[in-house]
Amino acid sequence: MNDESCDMRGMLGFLILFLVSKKPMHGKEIADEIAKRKGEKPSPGTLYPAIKNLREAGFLEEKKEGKTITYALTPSGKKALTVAKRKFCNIFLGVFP
Amino acid sequence: MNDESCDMRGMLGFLILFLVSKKPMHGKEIADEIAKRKGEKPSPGTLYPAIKNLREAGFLEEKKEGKTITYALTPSGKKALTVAKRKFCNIFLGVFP
DNA sequence: CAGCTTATATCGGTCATCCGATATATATAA
DNA sequence: TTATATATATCGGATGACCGATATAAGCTG
Repeated sequence: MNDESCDMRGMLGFLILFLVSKKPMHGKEIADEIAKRKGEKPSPGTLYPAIKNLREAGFLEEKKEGKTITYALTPSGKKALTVAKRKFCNIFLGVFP
Repeated sequence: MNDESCDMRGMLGFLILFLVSKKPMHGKEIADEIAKRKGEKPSPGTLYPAIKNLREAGFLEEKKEGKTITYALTPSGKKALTVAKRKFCNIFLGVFP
């Protein structure tokens, strides 16, 4: 637990799913978007395994374009996100003003 | 990472701070409220150490009434919650409809 | 008082998240 | 071509959140 009692550990997969649902992105873009929201960029050793998990779970599909790989939600990923969002909103009901 | 890609690990301290900010509560009440939101009750071995951390961080004060201990936010706890809430809303902007 | 329930607390161990360092591969520059 | 930068990926290790079992302590009931 850090000073703000909110290290958000365990939320990275959810956050990636959500960000990619807004717009297909490649890894670097995801990292930058997280940095913008969170204040610090996840290390490659954090981000890419998380992406890999989501891909192996069947939630993300990738399109390789040269050096970069653009990730998008699969139908199964959309469904998983819907479930996770509902749970998330339930748990944190009232937190957001 | 679980099936829904959202196990919320690391959010317990934040959630406790938030719940207690709505209304001073004792441990059992906190556990029940979390169970209602989350679907499963945190085990005593999870909840009470988390409360202890918050108390030792100076965020919670306790009032003992017989067997039960009612927890409330300290001024420092209120400030910590404000900071954490701002961060939380920033990170998850757009998730809640 | 004795026995049972409830609330709080601790301990040991497990597991997953995360980071830093490093590796690979593709693109760009000189 | 050689060198450099960028994007993706993996590995080892550390941290700490979490659970189950167990312990303490206070109330209730007989």
